[in-house]
Amino acid sequence: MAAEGQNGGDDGMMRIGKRCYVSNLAWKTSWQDLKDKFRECGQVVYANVTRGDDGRSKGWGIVEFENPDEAIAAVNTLNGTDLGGRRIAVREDREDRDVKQSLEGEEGAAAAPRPARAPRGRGRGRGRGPRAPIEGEPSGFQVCVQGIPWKFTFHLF
DNA sequence: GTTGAGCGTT
Repeated sequence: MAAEGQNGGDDGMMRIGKRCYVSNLAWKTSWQDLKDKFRECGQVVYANVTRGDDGRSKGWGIVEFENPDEAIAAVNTLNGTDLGGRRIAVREDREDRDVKQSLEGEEGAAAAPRPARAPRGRGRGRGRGPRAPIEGEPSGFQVCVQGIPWKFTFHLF
Protein backbone atom coordinates (compact mmCIF):
# COMPACT_ATOMS: atom_id res chain seq x y z
CA MET A 1 0.00 0.00 0.00
CA ALA A 2 1.03 3.51 -0.27
CA ALA A 3 3.46 4.35 2.44
CA GLU A 4 3.32 8.03 1.81
CA GLY A 5 1.32 10.63 0.03
CA GLN A 6 -1.69 10.73 2.27
CA ASN A 7 -2.14 11.16 5.94
CA GLY A 8 -0.48 14.27 7.31
CA GLY A 9 1.58 12.27 9.72
CA ASP A 10 4.71 14.28 10.37
CA ASP A 11 7.25 11.67 11.15
CA GLY A 12 9.75 14.36 11.90
CA MET A 13 11.53 15.00 8.62
CA MET A 14 9.20 17.73 7.55
CA ARG A 15 10.35 20.85 9.30
CA ILE A 16 13.11 22.31 7.22
CA GLY A 17 13.70 25.41 5.17
CA LYS A 18 10.53 27.22 6.03
CA ARG A 19 12.12 30.50 6.92
CA CYS A 20 13.11 33.24 4.57
CA TYR A 21 15.46 36.14 4.97
CA VAL A 22 14.09 39.39 3.62
CA SER A 23 16.44 42.30 3.22
CA ASN A 24 16.58 45.71 1.61
CA LEU A 25 13.42 46.75 3.35
CA ALA A 26 12.28 50.29 3.68
CA TRP A 27 12.70 51.95 7.07
CA LYS A 28 8.99 52.28 7.34
CA THR A 29 8.28 48.67 6.53
CA SER A 30 7.03 46.65 9.48
CA TRP A 31 6.60 42.96 10.07
CA GLN A 32 2.91 43.25 9.34
CA ASP A 33 3.70 44.59 5.93
CA LEU A 34 5.93 41.64 5.29
CA LYS A 35 3.34 39.20 6.41
CA ASP A 36 0.75 40.86 4.25
CA LYS A 37 3.05 40.77 1.27
CA PHE A 38 4.24 37.20 1.72
CA ARG A 39 0.73 36.08 2.44
CA GLU A 40 0.13 35.94 -1.29
CA CYS A 41 2.69 33.23 -1.71
CA GLY A 42 1.63 31.10 1.21
CA GLN A 43 0.62 31.03 4.82
CA VAL A 44 2.98 33.12 6.87
CA VAL A 45 3.35 31.59 10.28
CA TYR A 46 5.93 34.02 11.53
CA ALA A 47 7.16 37.40 10.44
CA ASN A 48 9.65 39.64 12.16
CA VAL A 49 11.59 42.78 11.36
CA THR A 50 14.83 43.55 13.13
CA ARG A 51 14.89 46.91 14.84
CA GLY A 52 17.46 49.05 16.51
CA ASP A 53 17.29 50.60 19.95
CA ASP A 54 15.16 53.51 18.92
CA GLY A 55 12.76 51.20 17.24
CA ARG A 56 14.06 51.97 13.79
CA SER A 57 14.03 48.91 11.54
CA LYS A 58 17.40 47.66 10.45
CA GLY A 59 16.02 46.98 7.02
CA TRP A 60 15.84 43.23 7.19
CA GLY A 61 13.48 40.66 8.62
CA ILE A 62 12.62 37.01 8.88
CA VAL A 63 9.55 35.38 7.42
CA GLU A 64 8.48 31.86 8.13
CA PHE A 65 6.00 29.89 6.05
CA GLU A 66 3.83 26.93 6.81
CA ASN A 67 5.57 24.86 4.15
CA PRO A 68 9.11 24.95 2.80
CA ASP A 69 7.82 24.91 -0.74
CA GLU A 70 6.01 28.16 -0.14
CA ALA A 71 9.16 29.70 1.13
CA ILE A 72 10.98 28.78 -2.04
CA ALA A 73 8.12 30.12 -4.09
CA ALA A 74 8.25 33.37 -2.18
CA VAL A 75 11.93 33.73 -2.91
CA ASN A 76 11.36 33.30 -6.61
CA THR A 77 8.30 35.48 -6.63
CA LEU A 78 8.75 38.28 -4.14
CA ASN A 79 12.46 38.52 -4.66
CA GLY A 80 13.10 41.86 -6.29
CA THR A 81 9.55 43.03 -5.95
CA ASP A 82 8.46 46.41 -4.73
CA LEU A 83 7.48 46.84 -1.10
CA GLY A 84 7.16 50.06 0.81
CA GLY A 85 8.46 51.91 -2.23
CA ARG A 86 11.70 49.95 -2.23
CA ARG A 87 12.95 46.80 -3.88
CA ILE A 88 13.14 43.94 -1.40
CA ALA A 89 15.49 40.99 -1.56
CA VAL A 90 14.12 37.66 -0.44
CA ARG A 91 16.51 34.84 0.31
CA GLU A 92 16.66 31.54 2.04
CA ASP A 93 17.80 31.25 5.61
CA ARG A 94 21.48 30.87 6.06
CA GLU A 95 21.24 28.60 9.05
CA ASP A 96 18.69 26.03 9.96
CA ARG A 97 17.87 27.00 13.49
CA ASP A 98 14.60 25.14 13.42
CA VAL A 99 16.19 21.97 12.19
CA LYS A 100 18.76 21.90 14.94
CA GLN A 101 16.14 22.38 17.59
CA SER A 102 14.15 19.53 16.15
CA LEU A 103 17.10 17.19 16.32
CA GLU A 104 17.80 18.13 19.89
CA GLY A 105 15.54 15.32 20.98
CA GLU A 106 18.05 12.69 20.00
CA GLU A 107 21.46 13.63 21.16
CA GLY A 108 24.34 11.31 21.80
CA ALA A 109 26.04 9.16 19.20
CA ALA A 110 23.56 10.16 16.55
CA ALA A 111 25.65 12.56 14.55
CA ALA A 112 23.44 14.31 12.07
CA PRO A 113 25.75 15.11 9.18
CA ARG A 114 23.99 17.75 7.18
CA PRO A 115 20.37 17.91 6.11
CA ALA A 116 21.45 20.17 3.30
CA ARG A 117 17.92 21.25 2.66
CA ALA A 118 16.71 18.10 0.96
CA PRO A 119 17.78 17.63 -2.63
CA ARG A 120 15.23 18.83 -5.09
CA GLY A 121 15.40 15.66 -7.08
CA ARG A 122 12.37 15.58 -9.28
CA GLY A 123 11.00 12.27 -10.21
CA ARG A 124 12.02 9.15 -8.39
CA GLY A 125 14.15 6.52 -9.98
CA ARG A 126 11.51 4.15 -11.20
CA GLY A 127 12.88 0.72 -11.93
CA ARG A 128 16.55 0.37 -11.12
CA GLY A 129 19.24 2.94 -10.93
CA PRO A 130 19.36 6.22 -9.05
CA ARG A 131 18.21 8.25 -11.96
CA ALA A 132 17.85 8.18 -15.69
CA PRO A 133 21.09 9.55 -17.08
CA ILE A 134 20.36 12.34 -19.48
CA GLU A 135 22.99 13.19 -22.02
CA GLY A 136 24.03 16.82 -21.89
CA GLU A 137 22.35 17.48 -18.56
CA PRO A 138 24.24 17.92 -15.31
CA SER A 139 23.47 15.33 -12.71
CA GLY A 140 23.86 17.77 -9.87
CA PHE A 141 26.45 15.68 -8.12
CA GLN A 142 29.76 17.17 -7.13
CA VAL A 143 33.15 15.61 -6.89
CA CYS A 144 35.71 16.67 -4.35
CA VAL A 145 39.32 15.68 -4.85
CA GLN A 146 41.95 16.17 -2.21
CA GLY A 147 45.34 14.88 -1.26
CA ILE A 148 46.91 15.71 -4.58
CA PRO A 149 50.74 15.57 -4.41
CA TRP A 150 52.66 18.72 -5.18
CA LYS A 151 54.45 17.06 -8.05
CA PHE A 152 51.26 17.37 -10.02
CA THR A 153 50.89 20.59 -11.91
CA PHE A 154 48.20 22.21 -13.96
CA HIS A 155 48.05 21.46 -17.61
CA LEU A 156 46.54 24.13 -19.74
CA PHE A 157 45.43 23.07 -23.14
C1' DG B 1 12.92 65.23 8.98
C1' DT B 2 18.23 61.71 7.67
C1' DT B 3 21.16 56.78 6.52
C1' DG B 4 21.61 51.31 3.69
C1' DA B 5 25.24 46.55 5.77
C1' DG B 6 23.20 42.78 7.02
C1' DC B 7 20.63 36.58 9.66
C1' DG B 8 16.59 37.04 14.91
C1' DT B 9 13.61 35.53 19.56
C1' DT B 10 11.12 32.45 21.60
